[in-house]
Amino acid sequence: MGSDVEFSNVKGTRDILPEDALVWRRIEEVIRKKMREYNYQELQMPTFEYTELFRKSTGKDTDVFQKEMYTFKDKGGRSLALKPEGTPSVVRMYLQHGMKSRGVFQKFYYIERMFRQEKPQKGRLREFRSFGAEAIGSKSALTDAELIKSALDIMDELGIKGIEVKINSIGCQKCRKEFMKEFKKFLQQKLDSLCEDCQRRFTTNPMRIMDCKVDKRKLIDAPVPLDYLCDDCRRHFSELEKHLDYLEIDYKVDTFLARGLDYYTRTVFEFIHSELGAQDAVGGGGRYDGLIKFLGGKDAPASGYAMGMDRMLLLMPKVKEYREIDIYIVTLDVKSDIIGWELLYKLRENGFSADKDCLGRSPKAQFREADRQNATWTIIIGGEERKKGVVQLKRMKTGKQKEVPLDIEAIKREIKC
RNA sequence: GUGAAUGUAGCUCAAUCGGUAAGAGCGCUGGACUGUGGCUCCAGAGGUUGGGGGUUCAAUUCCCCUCAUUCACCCCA
Repeated sequence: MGSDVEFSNVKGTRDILPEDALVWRRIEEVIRKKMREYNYQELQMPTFEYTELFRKSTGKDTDVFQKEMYTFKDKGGRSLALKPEGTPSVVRMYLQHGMKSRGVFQKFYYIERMFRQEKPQKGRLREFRSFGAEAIGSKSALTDAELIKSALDIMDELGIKGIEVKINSIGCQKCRKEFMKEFKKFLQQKLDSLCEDCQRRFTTNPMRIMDCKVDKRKLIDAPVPLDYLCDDCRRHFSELEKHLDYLEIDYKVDTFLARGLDYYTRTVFEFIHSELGAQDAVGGGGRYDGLIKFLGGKDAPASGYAMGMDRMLLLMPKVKEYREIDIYIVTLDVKSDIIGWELLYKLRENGFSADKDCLGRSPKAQFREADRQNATWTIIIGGEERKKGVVQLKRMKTGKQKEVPLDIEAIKREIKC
């Protein structure tokens, strides 16, 4: 790096240069377009919340809350946290603004930046972008299926191929209790053979042991939540499968799929892609029927997901995004320069993207600039044109140029045909 | 937080066993073409070799520390 670089971006953050910004804009446009088709409404949330919100909803025993959050005290001594995920804020907004009165069933989406203090690696940043969709008020498996479908639609439209959908059900509070009893019993026998992390999790968050990669083989005959589902949960899960089949979505039931956040109930799902390396989940989500009541609202079922946009970017086919402007004005002397500036602003008022040299560069340099900017047209003004009250209008692709009166309407006419 | 690999120009990469002026391509600026871009040719600018310390007559090269990046663990988006 050059020695004139005194500062660099903070670890785990990403600078987005103009060429990258074009791709990001496209991703956002596709999300907005699809979410409109699915009738989800946009929500924009604050960058930080009271730490307590995440302690309660994300869960105090989760890694996200314990190890990864950026928390700080403000001058009033309040403990605040940069949001590590979107769902808690969505639910908070839903409750705080009495959004229930807008209807029993509502669908939202957001495109936001999230923050987690982890060691960066492929597909894992400290500031990352995610979009998410949340549907509040429906306990139907139809809603879960629609959510999954919407995410797949978006990725499809962005040209992302090879997404694998994994689903599972971890039951409701009631049947999960049953499962946990048996699961713990099973683990108790093998406790000594489990990895260090799992031994710790055994007391803090036993559910997480289910997708431990180290000891997968040891769990091969472990009880799974699916076998302990109550009748309602079982019916719900088979309905989900039915709806997914109907939508022709390819999925795999992964009986060990568990998610790292506390609020999930019943349906959980993940979108996996093998090219992502260790962070192979492009996104994931599930049902969180208990969360709204838990946060002080009236009992309401809900379901949602979050997608890692940075990971989506990694999976998108690399296409060059070209920038181009309509018109670049080239002037050949000082007097023409003044006419050029006047014309430039007229062109812009008329909706053209247009630019002009302001460094007093040579004609050759101005043309080179026009070329670099991918200008469709150049307008050339010099002494001769000035005398005749005309400009030269040159089509860069063909190199052909034509004399046109110095008049915005005349220029517009010429450009249109 | 733990581990491994890698740090040379804006970018991608060279530089023999440690050897004295650190190179190339792309990009950038200018010229050949004094009023016309792309292609070609020519020239120029741009580096405390990530930073600090050590070994040595001599360090881009070897050693230590540090920082950063990448990948993996972990965790998840």
